[in-house]
Parts: sequence; structure tokens; C-alpha cells
Amino acid sequence: METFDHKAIEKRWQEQWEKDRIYLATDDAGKPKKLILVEFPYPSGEGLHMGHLRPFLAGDIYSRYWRMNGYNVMYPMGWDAFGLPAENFAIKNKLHPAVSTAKNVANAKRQLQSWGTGFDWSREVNTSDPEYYKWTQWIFLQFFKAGLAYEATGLINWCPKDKTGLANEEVVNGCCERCGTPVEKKELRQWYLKITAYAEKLLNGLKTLNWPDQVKIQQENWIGRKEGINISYEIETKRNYVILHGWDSNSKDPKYAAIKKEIEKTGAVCALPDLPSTSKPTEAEQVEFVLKNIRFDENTILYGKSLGGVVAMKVLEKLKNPIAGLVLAGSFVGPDGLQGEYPFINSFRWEFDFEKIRRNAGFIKILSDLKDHAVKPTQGKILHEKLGGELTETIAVKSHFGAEHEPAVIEALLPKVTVFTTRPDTNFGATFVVIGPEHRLLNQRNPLNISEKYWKEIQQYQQKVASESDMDRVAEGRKKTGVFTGLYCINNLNGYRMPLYVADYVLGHVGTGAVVGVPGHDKRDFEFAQIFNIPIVRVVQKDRNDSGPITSLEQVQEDEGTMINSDFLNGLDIHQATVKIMDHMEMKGYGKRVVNYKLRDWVFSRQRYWGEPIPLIHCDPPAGGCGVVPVPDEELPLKLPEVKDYEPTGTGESPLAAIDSWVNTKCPKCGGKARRETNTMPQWAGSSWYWLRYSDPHNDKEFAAKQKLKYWQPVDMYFGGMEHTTLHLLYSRFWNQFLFDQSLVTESEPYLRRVPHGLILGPDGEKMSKSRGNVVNPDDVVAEFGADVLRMCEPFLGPHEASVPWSDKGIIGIKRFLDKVWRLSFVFASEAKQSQEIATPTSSARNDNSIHKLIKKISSDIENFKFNTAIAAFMEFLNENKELSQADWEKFLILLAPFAPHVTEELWHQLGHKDSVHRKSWPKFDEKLVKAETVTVVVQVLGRLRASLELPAGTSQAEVKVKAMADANVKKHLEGKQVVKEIFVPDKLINFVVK
RNA sequence: GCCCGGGUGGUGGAAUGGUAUACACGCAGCACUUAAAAUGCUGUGGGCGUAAGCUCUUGAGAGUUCGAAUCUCUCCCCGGGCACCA
Repeated sequence: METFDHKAIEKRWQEQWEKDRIYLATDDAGKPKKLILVEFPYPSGEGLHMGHLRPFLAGDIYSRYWRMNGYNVMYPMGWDAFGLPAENFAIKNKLHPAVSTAKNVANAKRQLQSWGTGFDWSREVNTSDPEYYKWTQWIFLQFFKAGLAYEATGLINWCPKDKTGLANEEVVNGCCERCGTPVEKKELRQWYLKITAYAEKLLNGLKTLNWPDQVKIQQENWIGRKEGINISYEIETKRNYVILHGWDSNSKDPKYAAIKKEIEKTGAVCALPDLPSTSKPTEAEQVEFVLKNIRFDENTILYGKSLGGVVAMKVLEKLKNPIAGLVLAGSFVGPDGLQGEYPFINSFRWEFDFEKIRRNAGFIKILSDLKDHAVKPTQGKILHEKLGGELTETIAVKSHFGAEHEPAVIEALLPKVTVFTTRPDTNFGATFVVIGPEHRLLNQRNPLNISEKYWKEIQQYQQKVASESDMDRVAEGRKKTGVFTGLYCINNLNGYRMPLYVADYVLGHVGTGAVVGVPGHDKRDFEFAQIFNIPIVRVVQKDRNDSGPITSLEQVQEDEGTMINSDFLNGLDIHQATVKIMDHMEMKGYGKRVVNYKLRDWVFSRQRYWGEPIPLIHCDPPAGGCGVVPVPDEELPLKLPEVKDYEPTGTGESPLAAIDSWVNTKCPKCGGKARRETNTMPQWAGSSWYWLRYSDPHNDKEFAAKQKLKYWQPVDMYFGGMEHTTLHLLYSRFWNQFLFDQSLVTESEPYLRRVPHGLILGPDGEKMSKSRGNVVNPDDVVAEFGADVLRMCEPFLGPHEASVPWSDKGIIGIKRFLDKVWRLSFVFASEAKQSQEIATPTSSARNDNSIHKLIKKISSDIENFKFNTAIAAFMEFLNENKELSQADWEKFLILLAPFAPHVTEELWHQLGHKDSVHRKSWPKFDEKLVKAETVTVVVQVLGRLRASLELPAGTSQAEVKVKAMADANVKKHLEGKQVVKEIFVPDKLINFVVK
């Protein structure tokens, strides 16, 4: 019998294993557990390919190893079944996606089983199963209830082919991650998950994980934490200000005088009149006084504090021409809003023409102190309701905005631009400021009051930028463009007037949306400064000679160095200077240290059919006006309705929007007419918690019972691909951390250990793809050579983490090896321990071939995912051992069982065993017997090999020296030289250093 | 541009400070055979040499070390990620 009938033995044993349920994990708290996870596949129409094989097999071998070592191992499998391909397939073939998905799942499962994998199918999950997505929806509602799911309209990534919005993470090189179509920007209402709230936690959690650095670094970079400072620069304006003080006060009051001084610093004019009868004021007298003595025009900003705010509103009621804006701090609309009795209560008329006030003020800003002792804190909201505008609720430095320096007031009065920088040390070299075209200070209302001439140009520029895609905008070697605003910002450090530009190289949605230009020390700023003839100042030098003007891009100094031309920073290195200037700016009040992240919130809605419906209901006026209301828990799962047309609409609406009977519903809160949310969740939703469900897959009361989670979680080992580092791996950590914070799971991090694998490339060394025609189908290998050959062939290609090309050549080597195992089994098992045919020992001098050495090698290789060298060790063992006891042979079969489960099981039974080889304990090795009795000790002279000696293990240095010196060749090389040093590594080498 | 990997025979790869090229493929020779296949055995990095042996060799170059594929620096090439992110 030279080979084995793989088809027969595979069928026999796969059926037997299923019958004996040998791979099922029990929730047995008495045993140590291991949850070994492999990324569950998407069941596509093409079936599983070679690429899937890799992690599945690694996990299979690994979990069999631990199971045989006495662990309660769970190795579960499921289906990530929602998503675009199923839907596209359904559209093309006019099938229901559920039907085609079920077909694909059945096929993929058949494949997995044909490979002899030991998955626990009793825990199978499917993300598109309503019993499963009920809990995906339920978890989403927990996000919603915690305020971490929100609706917003914004420019999002839009794939024109798939006709859906995409998350940031799904855009690869400006193209759709799924279909490769260049992504466009589209203004859409979307649901977001606030992953940014978890930026710090996601970053810190990484430190505790046993993951490859490569993966951790990639996530760190994606989160992109940066420490820096927000600096506010005042903008010079052509405005004039009027300050109306409160009750029982006057122009000498330092809290008003200080504001006046701040305003005048920007070059603006400021009136601060003493209002008449300030301790017993009347409306008529004060309003008349202001109207008579103060000039108002379209550039006037009127600031009223407390009762001064009331006077300001009354003044605005009477004005004929509108003014630039109204700022109110600690103001109120009537005696009800006051805490206490005041003498002016009866001398004012507590009625306002809010409509008129609104019309007469270009902008309105309302400041409310939440700890105000004089005015009730609710007055801010009331004013905001009546007047609109911008409401800032804050805690004042001194109650009722009573301090000399109230940043909130200054901020509201003076137009400022805030920049984010990580290099404030170079701020003495700042010569311009740039804001992004999308910045809110450049909205249609022109809040900065930019003069007509520049404003027109800016609007044109904004339009131009809006029409460009992100791809165009970041294209390499692109010339900087921009427009001057006619305004200047004041650098508080040295009074330098920095021109303010609008330019698209600054992204309006990143950081503060504005940047300070330091052209001597930032290449982008340099390019911009050159085009617009902006001065370039050097403030850092590498060394003393490095002090000349910076005139070319190569000279731009972005590296380490020492500060010059920077007043009190001179002589410090850039790091010391950064700390000192940040302290300075924070103390002076125009800078604030901040942490910035590159991570952005997760766009969580898709305009497609085949996904979990978002379980929310919109109850808008004129119905109840309850806003967005969650679908009640007892109505979950909110099932996908049957629909005639799955075709995406492309309008930004999901196909669900067309089903009136589904969309129109009742508000769960007020019972009024309401509409269902029609977007669905992204593909990543179902996979963001699936490993938790394996702990308790049939629970219909909760997504998993706490005590089951407590036993099984966290995942001990997670096999998967590099491509999910900033997608699934980041998203699912986020969900897990959130569930942990809600006390719904027991671990803050889901995956203790992660092992990524390399790609299986086509035989041509290129990525396998249908278009290249280099796809190798694992089914073909199974059919021709058997599952065990496939299972050993794939890992033998190369190291698990490396990308390796598939090669048919490897198949024959493995095939020969397994045939040899098959033949030798009968030899070793026979009564005669030696066969003349095979056992003709040739290299019997070596005795380092004991089964103990093999046990040790295979164990450590499996634990370290070095399956390729493990297989080599099996081969070596057979090459070296021409005779073997049946006991050692049985150990060999047990060791081989995780790799070749069918052949070993068959041989095991042919040896007369009735139980399964897969239920045997992993053999133990004796460390003493692992060590060879004789070793090869290498003799070197000056590090060069001159002889090698076969010696008993443990030979002493002195003895080795004597033996080495006796060697003719060694003698030759030592002749006439003096040994100055001897290096001895026991059982390995002796090296003579000679002169 | 920045951040991660990687570069070793004809080929896939092994060795992570101590014999470079394990294991496998391929190739060559031998045995078995009427023959072939299968199987077994032997050989297989380059140069010099009859041989013993010498010498060169891990992308290129330098350095550290008694000793470097392995550590350090510079450069080249390949793969992956990020990117006008302030």
C-alpha cells in the first residue's frame, strides 16, 4: 500500500467527528479556557479562497494544540453576511440577498468542513440573521442613549458607484475600499458614532495588548494624537464699540475699563459712557441719553452687561439703521429673571420688540454665567429663544462676569482667529495667518466684515475649492493658492501685523481650521510665503554658522536647533522653548494647550438595502415634535422589509425610503405620526461585537449573559489580516470599550493577542485576483491530493506573517511526506521493529533525534506560529529515524494530528485504537532527553572555522582545548602565533584569538 | 515626504550575536525494473586545488565585536500604511 485513499478516509472521519461532537466547547468553568478566534468571512459567491485558508488553518492547528493540552478551547465560526456584494449580486441575478447569502454560506461551510477544520458549529452566528441583528440594533441604541450616536449634515465621502456614504476608514488612497472608485464629497445628513470620544482610551488600551508593534503603530498613527496649543490672534478691524455698563457702576469700573483697553489695542474706537442716575436708573433717562450722545453706524458693536444689556436692547428698538452686532452678558428680560430686589424694577418697562432688535443687529451673541448670583442662569436660554444668535453658557471667572478679565466676553467682542500649532516655539517668526476656505468665519454672513473688494474674491475662491475633489486638493507638487482678506492679525508676542489669508492648503475641518504661517520653519508655509511675497524670518539655528537668511525650500529649518531672534526664548533649544512659550501664552490668556486627534467620527449610515435598519423614529413638528425616538426594545429586531427594488437610489436616500408602509409609523413616545429612519448600518456594525455572541449564541434575553462573558472573554488569540487594522480592529475595540463602560461586558479590551498573516499570492507573485487569472482554488487541491496535503502545503510555503506566492511544487513534497508516513506506519507497527528494506542506518552517529526533541520543537513552533519549521522538523525526524518503537511512533502521530487530522486518525485506528487521536493528550517531553549525548564543537581561530569535534555533551573548556589543539589543521593556523584570548561556548564552540 | 516591514543558492525558504544555505522543490548520478512510474541512496552556492584544504559569498558600502545574515550608520531596491493633519 503505497499511498492512501484520501477521499474515503476524509469522508469517514469527518462524519465520525461530527457524530462524536469532538470539537464542541462547553461552558465548563472548572477548566481553564482559551477563546481562539479567526476573523469570520464574508460569504461571497466565489466561495472561500486560498487567502482564507491561512488564518483558518493557523487557528485550527493552534486550537487543536491547546485542546490536546487540556484547555477548554472554543474555536467558533460565523458569517459576516451583510454587505454590498450580496446586494449587488442580488440586483444582478434578481434574487433576494437573503437567498443568495444562504446559498453562499452553505457553500463556504462545506468548504471549511472539507478542510477538516475543527470549528464549534454549535455556536455559528450570522450577522444578517434577525436574531443576531436584533442585538446589533440594541447596542446601537445604547450608543444613541449615551449621546454617542448623533445625526449631522456634513460633507462626507460618497462612492458614486456603490451609491452610498463611506467612513473615513473606508477610503483608501482617495478611492472606495470596496470597489476602487474615486470617492467624491457630498453634503448629506448622516448618522455618526462618536468614536473620537474614545480616542484617548483606544490609544491607551493599545499599551496593554500583546499585539505586533506594526499593528499598534498603525492604529496609533490613525488616531494621530498631537499635543499643541491653540493660539488666539486678535484681528484688526474698522469697527467701533459701545459699552453700556450695568446698574450702580461707571466707566471707572475696572471690568469695563479693561475691556475698553483690549478693544483699543486692535486699533478700534470704543465709547464707554457714564450712564445717568446709575444707582436709581430709569429706562427713559438712560435710553434717551445713549441715543443722544452716541453715534451708531453699520460698524458698531454694542455690548451691554446686566442692566446695560436691557438698555442696549431698548436702544436697538429705537434705532433707524442696523448696527454690526449686539453682545449681551449676564442680561435678562424681566424682574423674574433676577435673584433679589433692585431699585430699577419699577422704572423699566419689561416688554421688548424682539423682532425689531433682531433686525437691527447684524449678529447677536448672548453670554450666560451658569453660576450667576444676580441673574438667574436660565435667562441666557430665554434670551436666546427670543433673539436667536449665538448662546455661550459658561462659568464666569467671577460670578455675573464680574472679573477684570473675562475671556468669554473678550472672545465675543473681538474678532479673533484661533490657530492650532505644535510648534509655538517658532512663533516669533510668524509672519502670516491662513484660514481654510470652509472656516466658519467665512460663512455667507461675512462675520469678519471683510471689505467688499476682498469678499468677492474670497467667495469666488471658495466656489473654486468646493468644486475640487480631495484627490485634486492633495495632488503632489501642487502650487499653493490663496486670497488676501485685507485684514491683519496681531502677534501678541511682538506686535507684528500678520496678514490674514484664505488658502486651501489649510483644511477647514482639521484642528481649528486655521494655521499660523512660519515660513522659515515650515516648508508649506515657505512655499506660500514665496508666492505672496511675505517676509521670512529665521528663529531657529542648527548651529552657530546656520544663521543666514532662508531663501530656498532646502534651507527651511524644520529640525532641532537653538532659538534666535526670539526675545526671551533666545538660546533655548526648541523643546525648552516650546514649554516656555506655552506657559507664557497660557499665563497671558491667549493660548491654551490642547490635544488634537486625526481620528474623526465614524460615518455610520449607508444608503443601501442589505444592512441592519437603524432603529430610530423621527417625530418632527407639526406632529408630536419628540425629535428622534428609539424603537422600543420589545419591537426589536426591526426587520428589513421586503422590497421590490434593491437598486440604490443614488440620491442619498436608501431604498427603504420608498416603502411608505414601512416608513410611516407612530411615534413610540406621543403616538403621533412619525417616520422611520431609512438608512442602514455599515458592514462593520455586525462584526463589531460578534466574538461576544459566541459566548452565548442562543440567548434571546440579552446579547450575552454576563457570567458566560466572564468565563470566555477576552479573546486569547485573534487571527486575521493586516487590512483590518484601521477598520474592523479599531471599530470593534471601540464598541467593546463602550460596552465595558456601560458595564455590559467584563473586559475593556476584546483581543489580548493578535497575529496577522501575510497574503497568499498567485504563482506569479502577484496578488490573487480574477482579473489577473492567477487564482488557485483550494477545492481543486483537496479533490486531487486531499485535505491533509492542502493543510500542510499552505503553511509550508513560508512564515505565517510573510506574504508568499502559492506554488504547486510544494504539493509534491508534502504528498511524498504523507505517503511516507502512511507506509512507515505499517513498518513501525509491525512485530519486527526493523525492516531490512527501509532501516539501513547510515548516519547513526547522531543521536539527537529523539522523540523528545521533536515534541519540544513542534510545541514551541505551534506556540510561535512557526508552522513551516514545524513541518520541516517532522520531515527531518523521519529522515533521521530509520527505526522507531511503536510508542514513539504513536507520539509522532499525535504530534502530527493537528496538521493532518484525517491521515493520523486513520493510522491511529489501524494501530488498533478505538478512540480518536484528536482526544489524546499532547505528549510530554523530558528536558534531559532533549539534549544530545554527543555534540559538535566548532574550533575557530580568529573567528574562522578550522575544525569541528564530535564530543560528549558537557565537555569542559580545558578538555575541549586539548582536543582542539591536537587537530592538525588547527595546529597549522596556530603555528608561530600566540594565543591571547580564548572564547568558549559550552557544547558549541571554542575560538582562539591569536597575535 | 513621513512611519512600519523586507532583500539569503536555480526556486520557496532555515538560521535573530556562535558551523550560513536546515527542510522542500528542481537538477545530476546510482540502485530496484524488460521498461517507465513510484521508491530508496548519493551529490548539488561561486572560485582555486588531484586531494587535504584555502578563499569568496546573505542588496551596496562603512562601523562595533574574538566572531555579524543577525547590532549601528549611510545609500539602493521591493512590499504595506499615512499624507498640504499645522
